[in-house]
Amino acid sequence: MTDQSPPEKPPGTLPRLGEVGLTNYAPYLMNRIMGRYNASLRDEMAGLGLTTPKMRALAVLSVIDGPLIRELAVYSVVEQSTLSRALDQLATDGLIRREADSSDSRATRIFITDAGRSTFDTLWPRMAEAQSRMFRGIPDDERRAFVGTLQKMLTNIRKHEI
Amino acid sequence: MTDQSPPEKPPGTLPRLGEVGLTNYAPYLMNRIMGRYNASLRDEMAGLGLTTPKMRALAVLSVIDGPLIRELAVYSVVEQSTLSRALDQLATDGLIRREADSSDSRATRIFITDAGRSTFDTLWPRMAEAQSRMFRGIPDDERRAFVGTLQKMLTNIRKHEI
DNA sequence: CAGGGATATTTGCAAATGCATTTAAATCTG
DNA sequence: CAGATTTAAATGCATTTGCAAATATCCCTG
Repeated sequence: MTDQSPPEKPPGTLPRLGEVGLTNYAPYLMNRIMGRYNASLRDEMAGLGLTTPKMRALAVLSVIDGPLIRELAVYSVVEQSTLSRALDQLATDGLIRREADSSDSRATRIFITDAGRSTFDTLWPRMAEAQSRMFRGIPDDERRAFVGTLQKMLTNIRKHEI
Repeated sequence: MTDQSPPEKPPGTLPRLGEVGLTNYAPYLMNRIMGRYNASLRDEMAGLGLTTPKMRALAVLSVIDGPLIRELAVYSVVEQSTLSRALDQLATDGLIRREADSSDSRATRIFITDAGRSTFDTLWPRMAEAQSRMFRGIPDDERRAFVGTLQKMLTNIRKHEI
């Protein structure tokens, strides 16, 4: 892939992907990087009996206590129906606990168990490693600016979300 | 989610995800943003008879001409077996063409057809829109710096890739 | 407060996915 | 150069996925 020229701007015309260049189109880069990140964790997860949805749910639950399932679905970026089944498995394995919401009997709140926390603690160092591999050679202030931009982007896409 | 303090650094201890905060952990933010981006394109893709793997393959093929299937798999971030089947469908629909490599008869090179290019051209404005939604309110120089960091990250993860 | 939406979650089902294997061809090695 | 090894792509198969529908409950409106 050889494309580093800045995007031209012929007024009124949308530049094509070929003109922008794959590697100047942010979503492409992000998908590619995240594909690699997710792949790099798959083996470790498999060893712990986790899939990506199960791992994501545990990760969120290690931070957010007792969310509703639909909230957990948004935070963990997993389809609700997929999450529902992932939670079945996590509950069977004793890593989470479903608890009926006190004020709304349709709703279920999810809590991570000690076993779940300890499973996630086993995985977390690999996740931290994977992150620092991604940022290898990138100075701290650049990394901070990058994360700051990501946070703005999350706010943008969140407009019609939680 | 309320966490904006910078990561502390107790020497020798890895801070937990709960301490870092979900929204300071870059891979989480990126997965969340890309989840939304991909979802935002799903309807448009469905209307064109495309799935994510098919769309990604077309996108890459609109830029890179005649890659091997395994190369296309890397560029489009799709499992080789998944891609193989996606290509079956794209070929059936006349959007791509398989062509035996001239010097290696195991290998197949993939070419986008005019119909494929025109299908992708229908989709591309939505992809561009989705991108600009992501970057709404983010100044140009910040966006450029962000993409620059992404490119460095891609180089990092690429070490053992194409 | 009855009836008609909304909302939370689960489930049926067809399609998509990914691992492992197969097939075929190229390359290496003694 | 024969046999073993690696590589490219396709395929068998069990699992996972996600859409749509079902179920259960809640909330709003007249």
